[in-house]
Amino acid sequence: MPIPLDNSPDGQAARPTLRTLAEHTGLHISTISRALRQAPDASPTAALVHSAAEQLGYRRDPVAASLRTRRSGAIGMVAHSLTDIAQALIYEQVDQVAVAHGYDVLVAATGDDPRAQRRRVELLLSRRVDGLVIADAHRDGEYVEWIAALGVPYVLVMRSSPGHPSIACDDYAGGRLVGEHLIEQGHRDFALIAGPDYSAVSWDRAEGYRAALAEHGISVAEHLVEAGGLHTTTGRAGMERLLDRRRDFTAVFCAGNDFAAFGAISALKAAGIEPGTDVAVVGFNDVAAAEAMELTTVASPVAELGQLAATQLLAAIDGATPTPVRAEPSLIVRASSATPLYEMPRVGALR
Amino acid sequence: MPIPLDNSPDGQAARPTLRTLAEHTGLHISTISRALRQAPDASPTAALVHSAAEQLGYRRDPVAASLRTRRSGAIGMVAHSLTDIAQALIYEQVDQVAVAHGYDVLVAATGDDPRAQRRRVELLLSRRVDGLVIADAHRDGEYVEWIAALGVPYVLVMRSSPGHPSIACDDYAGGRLVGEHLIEQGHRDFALIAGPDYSAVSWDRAEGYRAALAEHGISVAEHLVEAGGLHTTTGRAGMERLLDRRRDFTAVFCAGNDFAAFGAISALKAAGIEPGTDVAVVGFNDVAAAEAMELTTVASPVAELGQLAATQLLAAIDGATPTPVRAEPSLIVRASSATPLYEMPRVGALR
DNA sequence: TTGAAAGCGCTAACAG
DNA sequence: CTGTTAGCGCTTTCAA
Repeated sequence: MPIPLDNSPDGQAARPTLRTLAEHTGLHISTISRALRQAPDASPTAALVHSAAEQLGYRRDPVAASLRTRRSGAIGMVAHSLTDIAQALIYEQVDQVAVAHGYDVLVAATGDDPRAQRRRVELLLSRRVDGLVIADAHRDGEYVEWIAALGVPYVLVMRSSPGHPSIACDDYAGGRLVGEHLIEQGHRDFALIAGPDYSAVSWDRAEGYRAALAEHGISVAEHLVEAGGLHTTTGRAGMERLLDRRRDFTAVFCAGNDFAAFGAISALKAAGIEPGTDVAVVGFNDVAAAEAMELTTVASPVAELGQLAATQLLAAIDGATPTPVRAEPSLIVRASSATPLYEMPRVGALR
Repeated sequence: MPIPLDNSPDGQAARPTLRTLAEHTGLHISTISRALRQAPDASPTAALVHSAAEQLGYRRDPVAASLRTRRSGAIGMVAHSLTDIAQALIYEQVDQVAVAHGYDVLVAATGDDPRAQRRRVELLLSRRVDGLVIADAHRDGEYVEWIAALGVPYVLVMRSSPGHPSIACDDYAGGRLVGEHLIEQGHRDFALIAGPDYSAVSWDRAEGYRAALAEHGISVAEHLVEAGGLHTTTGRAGMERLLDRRRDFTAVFCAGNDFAAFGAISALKAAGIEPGTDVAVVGFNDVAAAEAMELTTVASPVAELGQLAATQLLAAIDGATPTPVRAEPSLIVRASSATPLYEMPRVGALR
């Protein structure tokens, strides 16, 4: 039994406002506003107002409310790219938690470009977000310091920066796992396809990797380190550059992420080198496609990180102090790092 | 030489408003408002106001403006999941075009759940978006009809629905390409791992596939059709169900997307069947990882679709009528569909 | 409890 | 071209 709505001149059903409710109930607009923020069963008036609201299909206008309250009921997330499935996953988790708490999430992607980062954050701010989830922090503190100076609650996720609250994986430990595993598999000649060097995460992973090797008196030769970014294309290019030189390695760690590893694998295959047989390849993140790819990789609890980040940010908005989280990674061994017949001619011997 | 800002009691620098500018220039607030919407060199006043704005670091408050104008300077996009890299790509392209035109983009993901679809669209609407890019349309018209009835400019992308403006790939043609290719490769026994049946797209691909086979008097046996969704996990499950029965097929088309194909490949490998040697597998979309995976697939110009969708929506907001686009797909042949030695024992013969 | 009134920051008539 | 005025829909003092 819906009560007919007022119609504006052009025939569009006008969205009911507080005023509409006031007219229908005979109460004052401010009374309505108050009643609506109470539980429906808080008082007879509240009950009346809520049922009227329901019948008329009233939905509060968050932008009008936020103009007045200076809060928006929204949180902002800035990612480097949603095309990175790990970041997309984080977003979806953040969104889920936020919605469960009555918040909306606005996302923006920056492509890790410092200018875009600032523009996008300002955009979110101008839309009045109550807090920020930052998934594209850089190693040099500038960006994050700027965020902190804004005076808006924030939390970093996936990437960390010293002195700032962050929910991330213990990447150093992850790198160590990779190094130890490859050593155990019998490898002795290691290459590294590094992530972007603005990313503390990739840096830490590489450090862990190097540390594990160092314990066995092994180091990664300088000419066996190449940048590989975070994408298939950049990973592929990195491996191609590696292959252009002497091919004296039997194992490579793609510290950026699994996509970079996919790219590396693709370059290896193109060069007639069989990943997992001729050269071990290890990635990072354990995205869904890694299984089909038979890629050995380090699993970090990405989804949980996203949930935690949202939870902590919401708490921070309510005045709590975020507590940093360092999650434990685990190694997922698949065919791409199968034990090599070490005595076989090394790839490098070909040249 | 920044003029010192007013400081609010707590020491936070107060954001300058039109009033601040009015005080500094001695002009009236409405004059400021107007001048700001003109080019800086439109008049002496405009120049004055713009430079004052710059010095004070003024940024217009879009939420206040939108309260007044009933436009938000934002467009909304609803995706089924940003975890689907194709949808994420579309989002990034839409965002890029929108930003270039002075618009922001708000995204929301619905998981293809009808209730979530409505909730999320209402959310975007309550944030006052000026138009909608819908990337999660369903085959049954309900959702899209509802959108259309809203009276807000909209355009569908990636998925289409008869009678509504959509920017999509010619999926039927894509399915045909797959069928023709596999026939040429010498296959005669075909399976189908279908996409979700709420997706017109997957449906069309399957139809095209079947049509191509039919021209050679071949049809896909009923027991060789399984649902495979849009994710690695669901694709894998689909293939597992297929393998549980008689294995009398040498080629399978995963109509959902490449991820479903990755899942199928993973299931094949787990069963000791070599994709590309024992069974041809073909996907759809040509995501970046497909190359490393050596997956034969159909490339659709996803990025272009995203750009077009944004362009058309922006035009529609300005009163234009969107013109549907049907982009031509192309087949990317890789190792996963290598010519089989057809006379070899068929997989099905094992049982 | 409820009502009256002011105002968030901006834009859009309408006058001057 | 500029200033006056009103008001978008909501919340929040302050009185009654």
